[in-house]
Amino acid sequence: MDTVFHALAHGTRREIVGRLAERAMTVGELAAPMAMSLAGASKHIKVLERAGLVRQTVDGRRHVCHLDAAPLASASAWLQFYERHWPRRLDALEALLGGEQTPREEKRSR
Amino acid sequence: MDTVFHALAHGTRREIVGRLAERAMTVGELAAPMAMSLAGASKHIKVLERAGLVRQTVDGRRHVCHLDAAPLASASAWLQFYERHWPRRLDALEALLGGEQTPREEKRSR
DNA sequence: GCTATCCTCAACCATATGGTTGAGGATTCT
DNA sequence: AGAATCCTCAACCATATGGTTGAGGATAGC
Repeated sequence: MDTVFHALAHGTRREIVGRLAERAMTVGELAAPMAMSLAGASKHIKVLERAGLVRQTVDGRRHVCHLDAAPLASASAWLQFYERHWPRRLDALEALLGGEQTPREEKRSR
Repeated sequence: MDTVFHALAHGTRREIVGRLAERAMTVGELAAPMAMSLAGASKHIKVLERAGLVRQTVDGRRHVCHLDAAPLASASAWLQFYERHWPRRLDALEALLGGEQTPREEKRSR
C-alpha cells in the first residue's frame, strides 16, 4: 500500500496505468507518446511493477505490460475511510448554517 | 489531485491525516510522537497544506491543524474508476479456471 | 550470417525530498 | 520586563528521484 501511493504520486505513472487499463501494451507502445526515452519509460514501469500494479511478460523481444489493478484496492480503501470525514464536515457546516436560518427552510428547498 | 497523491506518498503524512481525522491538533501535538524535530513535522504539514488537505489556524502562539478531507475525493474517484478493472480480471480468471476444472468443484470446496 | 528492432542495465547528472540545526518572531507566563 | 513556549524560516546535508546516454542481450527479418 505504501508503494501504491508512492507509485501513483507521479503523473506519468498514473497515465501509464490509465493506458494499460484500456489494453495491454508493450514498453515501446507505452513510451511512444511520452516525451521521454525508452529507458526512462522503462524505469517508470519498473516502479509500477514493484508496486504490483503492472506485470510484464516477455513475448519474443517485446515486453508486454498488463495492468493488475488489485493493489489499488488497499489505497482506495484507505481513502474511502476518510471520505467519512468530509461529508461530516459538510453536515456540520449545514447544521451550523441551518441552525442560523431554520432547518425547515432547507428541507423545503429540495 | 496531482498533489494529493504526492502528499499521501509519504507514510508520515498519511499518519498525520489519520491523526487529524480524529481531532484537530497543534503542530507540537502532531510532532510529539513522530521521531522527528518540530521543524521536520512542520514541513510535512506544509506539504499537506499545499495539497489542500490541512488548514492551519493560528491561535495565539499555537498553530492548530485541521483536516480537510475534501481533496481526497478526486484521488478516491480516480482509484474507483480502476476498481472496475480488477474484478473483471478475477472474473476472467475464474472463468478460465472454472472452464478447466468444473466450476461445481470449486463451489463444493467452500 | 548480418542487421535491425525492442528492451534492460549501468553510469551519470540535475533536481527534489526528507531530515537536521540555529535564529528568531510572536505569545504567554511570572 | 524577562523568560519560557510554540512555531516558522533559512541554510545546509544526504539520499532519492527522474531523466539522459551508451552498451549490449535477445529476437526477428532479410
